[in-house]
Amino acid sequence: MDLSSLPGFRDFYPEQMALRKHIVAVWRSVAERYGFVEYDGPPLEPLDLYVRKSGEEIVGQLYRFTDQGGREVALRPEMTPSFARMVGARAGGLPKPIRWYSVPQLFRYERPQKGRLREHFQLNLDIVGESGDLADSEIVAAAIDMLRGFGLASEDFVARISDRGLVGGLLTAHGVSEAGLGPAFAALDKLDRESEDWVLERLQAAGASEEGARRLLHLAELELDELVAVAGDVPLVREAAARLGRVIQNLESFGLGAYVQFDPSLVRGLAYYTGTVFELWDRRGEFRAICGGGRYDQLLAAVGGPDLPALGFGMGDVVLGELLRARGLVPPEPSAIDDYIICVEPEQRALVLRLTHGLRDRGRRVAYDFASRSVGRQFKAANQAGAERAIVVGPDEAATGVALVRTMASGEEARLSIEKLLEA
RNA sequence: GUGGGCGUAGCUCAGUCGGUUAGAGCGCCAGGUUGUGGCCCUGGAGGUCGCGGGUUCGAUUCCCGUCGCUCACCCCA
Repeated sequence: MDLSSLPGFRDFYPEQMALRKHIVAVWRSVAERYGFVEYDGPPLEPLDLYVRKSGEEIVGQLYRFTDQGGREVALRPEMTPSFARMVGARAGGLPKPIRWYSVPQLFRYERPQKGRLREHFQLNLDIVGESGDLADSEIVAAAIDMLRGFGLASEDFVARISDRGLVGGLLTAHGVSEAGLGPAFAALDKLDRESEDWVLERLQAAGASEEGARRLLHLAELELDELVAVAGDVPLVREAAARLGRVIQNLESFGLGAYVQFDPSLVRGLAYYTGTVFELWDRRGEFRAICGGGRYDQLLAAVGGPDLPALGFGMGDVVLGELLRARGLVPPEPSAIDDYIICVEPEQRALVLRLTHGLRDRGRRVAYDFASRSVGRQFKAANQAGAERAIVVGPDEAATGVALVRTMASGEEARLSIEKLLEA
């Protein structure tokens, strides 16, 4: 029988667990600095919760099964439906805007590859009930500050930002039909992966003329002000551009301008975004997107939640972990103990246990040798455990009540009363 | 779901043009005596050579299958 872990699932040995704890700790710290509160939902949900939102074709990518009660269930592949339900149940009574975050473990049934497993932890941070542009900048700023919290700077990553309304307005102005908007967004999203001809073809299939499609590709390379100069006579474009301009201006006021870059070719593949969209990318381009999000004003109502504007982002631990590793930003593993008590002879065992437990009661992390090995071996064990101090208890110490305390890093030794050690 | 690469010790790998008991470094454990770690020396444990089948006197080595890992595609919540 094969008892190894399932494909795409990870064993977290202490070394990996330390990195995971670090990542989650930074996420929580920054989220709470922004005034967000943490929530969580069930990892297992009714299958329908996801089918209703995304359609039947998504079912193949779900971890799903029938439980012993005959219920069709799925391991959660994303947090938004659960979030919508929870917010919906209490939205009426909550002061707006709602600022909630979560760090769920999510699952998908897909072939694992770089930066993509069948299981991962993903920070979800959302604001509900606010349609103003300050909420958009708040969300993007939080995402940027997450990466800053890991020690990454503006030369390491960039926040590419755009607006669905802006791009949608341009597409419409160039002949793309209402129904063609989704496919056209998806085509633009692939500009960096597919050939220009491929994208041109798709844009024309969505309703644009050949000339219109070419013009759109050209527009996708412009700066925001250039774009307004060229296409500002389209009301939708003018409004969305002005709003996006304010969002970017807010980020500059935060002092985060160096991290932000307008990118009209960024649209994100997902159909439900309605306004601001953004992604965080490694500047060297070695990894897939580190984080993505945006405004989804109609989604909550569409999945059975409240009819409230909302926006947020997700950031997974896999790509982020790879990036931190590659940049040498994984903090060293902290030592597990403070004091190692060395027992010289079996006669001192009881005193060693009393000292050990007394120090533990005071909050010290304490270990000692289970076997009666030589003092040299015990020092070696203290060293391996990364102990700050080794405390020797032998016949002399037992007789005088004064222990020998050796500071491992420096080798300095001092004699301290055992009673004193247990007080302080 | 499709295609490429790779599976030898806990880790990183060597090796075998088919041939006795499959190796190294690191790590781990134990010694280097009677109360002092890091360095050093000595010794030890640890491998169904991913698994199954085939060819052969003989397979870790060659062939087929399979599973796993990995990278890319598809897709991306």
